[in-house]
Amino acid sequence: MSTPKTTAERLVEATRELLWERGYVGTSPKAVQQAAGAGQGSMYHHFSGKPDLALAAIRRTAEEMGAAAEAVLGGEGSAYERIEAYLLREREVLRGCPVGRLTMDPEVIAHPELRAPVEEVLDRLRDRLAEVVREGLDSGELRASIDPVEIAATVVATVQGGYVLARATGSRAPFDSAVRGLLSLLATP
Amino acid sequence: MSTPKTTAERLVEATRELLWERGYVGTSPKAVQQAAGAGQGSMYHHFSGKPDLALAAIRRTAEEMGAAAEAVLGGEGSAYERIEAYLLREREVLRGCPVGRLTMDPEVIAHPELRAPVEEVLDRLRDRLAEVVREGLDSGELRASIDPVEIAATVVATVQGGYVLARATGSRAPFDSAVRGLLSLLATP
DNA sequence: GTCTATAGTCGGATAGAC
DNA sequence: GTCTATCCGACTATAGAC
Repeated sequence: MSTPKTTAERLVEATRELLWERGYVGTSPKAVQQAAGAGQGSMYHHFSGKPDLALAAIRRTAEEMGAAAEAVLGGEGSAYERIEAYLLREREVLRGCPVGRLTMDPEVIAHPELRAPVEEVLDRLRDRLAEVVREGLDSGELRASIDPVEIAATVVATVQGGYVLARATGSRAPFDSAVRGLLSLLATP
Repeated sequence: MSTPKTTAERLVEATRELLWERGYVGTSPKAVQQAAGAGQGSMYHHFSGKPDLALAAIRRTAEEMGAAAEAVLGGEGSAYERIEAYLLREREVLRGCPVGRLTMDPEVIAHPELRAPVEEVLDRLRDRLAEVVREGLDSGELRASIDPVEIAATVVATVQGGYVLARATGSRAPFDSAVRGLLSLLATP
């Protein structure tokens, strides 16, 4: 039932994988072409160049991340349960975050068009988490001494930093530790 | 009173700066030479190549980070105060963490010698923070429902993830939010 | 120790044929 | 749309003179 993928599709998917693994600086058009099984001419027919290709890839990756987060945060359960579900959601921890990773790339940060999707999706995620925390505050589920905006930032930062620790050690253990530590702090009444 | 810097010194310092800004993949020997004011021959006289140079730079950067952390965590004050001091310590937030940044570099992760200093310093930092949390538990300063190892991971992850958020938005605000959020969770009795 | 010369490969793209 | 040819600079060295 799946439509056979177009060349443009394959190029974007290949770019997404390579950006995730090697970043913008470490990803060459030639590597993308090989991974996608497309020739030079083909690539430059569909995209104006590396930045154009990267933009399409980054946009799609950001979109997917936003949708995955919303699926959990907009789901069933109490505020705490939804935050917990977000934190415990399945992740390929050792590969790092395909979006967060881009923030360490100097070229992405230097070019506003490339950075925009990254900034937007992370901002939206924090906003959405702050809403959920606010709900928890209103219902008395979370203690009143915390600030929704701050806690939202702490939650996202814990996840992003968890990736860093996991990759440093080559094991997902510190990611899981960091998340459990945060949950224990949030759970305390 | 400062000894004039040797060429080898200048090469290592230049490499440290470039690794911080552009990562291993994005840093070329030529760029290092220019930043250090050294010629090709000179660089290859002192170092066997890019990996050798990077190793020296990474080791020194990790060492400095370890020392800076210990200065704060081994200082005066209660357990909470020292954790707070660690979290609030001055940082060039928008530049990211010179050590954590390396975990997103595929070449660093792929080469055990390059990854080792990164892993070691982050492991030691977590161990040291866990000790401090344990002290706070023993003294009753922190609540008994938390696990020192987990909280240590949460603290380091919050910092590392804070850098990601700050770079994504181009502002240190989310870093500060994340840290304050974590402190508010830790402070609650 | 430092310099210049040389070399092979890759990066990022353009041109034009099919 | 896709292919091949071509281009020029950058990357990562090695060689040998000074």
